[in-house]
Amino acid sequence: MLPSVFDTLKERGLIAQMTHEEEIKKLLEEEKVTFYIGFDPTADSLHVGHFLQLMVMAHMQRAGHRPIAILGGGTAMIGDPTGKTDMRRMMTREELDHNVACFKKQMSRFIDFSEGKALILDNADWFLNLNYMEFLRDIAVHFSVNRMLTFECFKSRLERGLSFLEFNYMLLQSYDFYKLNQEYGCVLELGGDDQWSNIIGGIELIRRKAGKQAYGMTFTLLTTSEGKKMGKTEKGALWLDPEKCSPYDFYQYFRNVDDADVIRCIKLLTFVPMDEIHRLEKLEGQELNEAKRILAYEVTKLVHGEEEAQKAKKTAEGLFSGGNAADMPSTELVASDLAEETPLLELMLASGLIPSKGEGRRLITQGGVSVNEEKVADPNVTIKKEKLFGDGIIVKKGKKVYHRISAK
RNA sequence: GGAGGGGUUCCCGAGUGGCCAAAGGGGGCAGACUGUAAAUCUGUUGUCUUCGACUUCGAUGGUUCGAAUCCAUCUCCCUCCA
Repeated sequence: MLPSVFDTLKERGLIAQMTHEEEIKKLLEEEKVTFYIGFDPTADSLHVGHFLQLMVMAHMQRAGHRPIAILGGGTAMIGDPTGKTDMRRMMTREELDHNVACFKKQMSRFIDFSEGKALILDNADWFLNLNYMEFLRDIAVHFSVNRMLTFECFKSRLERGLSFLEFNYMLLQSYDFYKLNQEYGCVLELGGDDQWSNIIGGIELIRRKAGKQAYGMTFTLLTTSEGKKMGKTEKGALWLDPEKCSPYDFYQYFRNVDDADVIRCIKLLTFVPMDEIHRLEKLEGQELNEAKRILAYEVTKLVHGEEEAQKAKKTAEGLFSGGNAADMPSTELVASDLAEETPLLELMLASGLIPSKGEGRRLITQGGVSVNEEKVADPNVTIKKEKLFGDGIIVKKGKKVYHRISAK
């Protein structure tokens, strides 16, 4: 008998709502189900939010179900108005194609797309050549504007303004589901909890047009205990692309989550078995750091691979226990470009530790900068060129940001 | 197309001729306290060669000794009418 993925998802707190609890449970336990999740390629890398969705997909695939990942190359041309207060910037076809390619590459890391196991499709394939008249007659007839206006996702926008363009998003997503239902026998749509109304739209469309029953299930959004979206960093989102967010930074992000969020994150973002989680759940106070280490390591391992996770872990341990580690964020400057003595501020600026010298000055004045574990008091200190050769110097900003600066 | 309202620093939002690099809040960053947590308190938050200088208040031009503030044109957004 297959392990019940339904129970797994539930136990881990991934599920938020579903359309037919009993039927879905039964379906998942008895049949090989084809299901889908949509991703709008609005950036050139996936972020943790997507990762959560991929986890659900992975859980499902492990249990023998067949995932379809829909890349919204077509729908993203419209932009989902859900949860947005303003209209999204319109993206060009080229941007979207590029993003779709990036998404595909990253996803194949988590989901096995070998034949028959999973599919990855771009809805641009059917949307770009859609005939407006036909669409209106075949699909749009089934939607009631009166009903749509009552949906929560549009309510907030009614006050601020909602364009007809965006109003159509729901129809398009519904059409996706219908299309997949017809052509691939897809009977279940999953998505973040904010997708609820869009999913319902698809289910109704399938019922009306094909007379078939389809199901929907949403899962928890990745939020902090305070309800704020997680995965925000000063650079925007917490990207999965190592170029946009280094494995070390990625590791540190999770190493530093709030106490209140650790267990939740482990459940949602790792495959750590429930027994282990129950043990970690009992930890209190300082002991919770163990849970954080596990969380950070496991998530990093899933996203960047075991080797990178090890490296990130070792670096972090080295830095926070001894103040030294071979592998930390670093910048190497070209020696010939440097004078005999270079102001520390210049070096910090070059390494990206500070965005401006004013910021650096303030940091130093407030006692927030150390060089080789020695606090810097004077904003105008200079560093001799020879100190930068070999291992260079370790600049510490605040309590947690380490950066090696060297010259060659 | 007509009538009105509006675009202020990361965000929200005050500011209607000099006291404005611009109140207040949020967020960010740092310090203290800690557990690489939270809460709290404190400082800080345009750039630079930090004495001081320079650039910012949708864009461009103008009035003025002096403009975020007044005028003109343009542009974008919102509301109401068609």
